[in-house]
Amino acid sequence: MELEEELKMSEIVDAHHRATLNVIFTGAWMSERMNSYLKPHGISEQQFNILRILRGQKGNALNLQQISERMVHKMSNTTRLVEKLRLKGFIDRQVCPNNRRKVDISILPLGLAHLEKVSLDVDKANKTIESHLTKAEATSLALLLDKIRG
Amino acid sequence: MELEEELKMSEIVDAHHRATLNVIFTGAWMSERMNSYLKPHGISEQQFNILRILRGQKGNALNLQQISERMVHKMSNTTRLVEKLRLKGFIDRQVCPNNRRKVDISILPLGLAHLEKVSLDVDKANKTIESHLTKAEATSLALLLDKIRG
DNA sequence: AATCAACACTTGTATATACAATTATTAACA
DNA sequence: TGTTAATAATTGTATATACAAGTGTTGATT
Repeated sequence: MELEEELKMSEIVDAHHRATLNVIFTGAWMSERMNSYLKPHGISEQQFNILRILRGQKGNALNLQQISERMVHKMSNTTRLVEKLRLKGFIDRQVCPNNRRKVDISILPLGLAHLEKVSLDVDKANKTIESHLTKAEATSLALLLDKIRG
Repeated sequence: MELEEELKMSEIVDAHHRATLNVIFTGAWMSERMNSYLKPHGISEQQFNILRILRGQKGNALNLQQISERMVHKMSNTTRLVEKLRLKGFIDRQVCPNNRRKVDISILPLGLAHLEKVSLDVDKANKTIESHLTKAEATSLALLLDKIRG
């Protein structure tokens, strides 16, 4: 649906301004969808994100700073998000022996299993959304988004 | 910058998945930029959004529900956001005399003046960002985003 | 007219982000 | 070696979203 219609906008805006608003709006729209699919599984989008980041390390640990760098919201509080995942038994948290300022985080089998279960639903949801774009369009969209960030 | 590089991603994802992640990431990136430009002016992105929505009504009032419908986050708490704007003297809040369940909100001269002052900075920021895309690219991006929402 | 449902908004709670201040540990170096 | 600076994480506070429950008002039905 057109952005103007969706937000009942009355003011006319130029192409660049429209793109900016649309990026913000569609990002939030997508994020809300993602969260709604994750909610029944008891984790938030950012917690899911952390689990995915850790899985990508194939068993190796990452410290909090390295996790933060890989997240959508760099300023979010990784300490507290990680603590929630730890309480659920999804990750392990060990003070780094070489440098006791650092904390090594790694995903546990329970976390991997949960991630796999959740991913099934998320993938299903993504497929529905993405059926609106051809592969070429998806590629083109990603390119334009990379470009807008400079 | 490429998304993979920006998030230090190691896993390879398909074009559709990449587009989805990129929409969420770039939306958050843009939103954070917007907020950083607004912060010195003492308002948040969503408060700014409400002021713009009200200005678009050219003097007419909107009730809370109508404002909510026009916002990026429909489930956000418009009552509390509006109250903050009222405390700053930017908007007027009147219980609707025809239907006392409704509350009419309209922008005050102080709000209009503030919006104008803030807009100068926001526009400047937008111009910098948007200089990365041609007008045709911006149009194409907005179209793809409309399409992804179905 | 009295009752009940729908409506519009408000309030409470959990979660999350942004940012600043603080703590603990390590590195630098005079 | 002792002091200071830098680093990594934690904690505190303000703000915002999501969602559910609650309040007051109006409309509908009998």
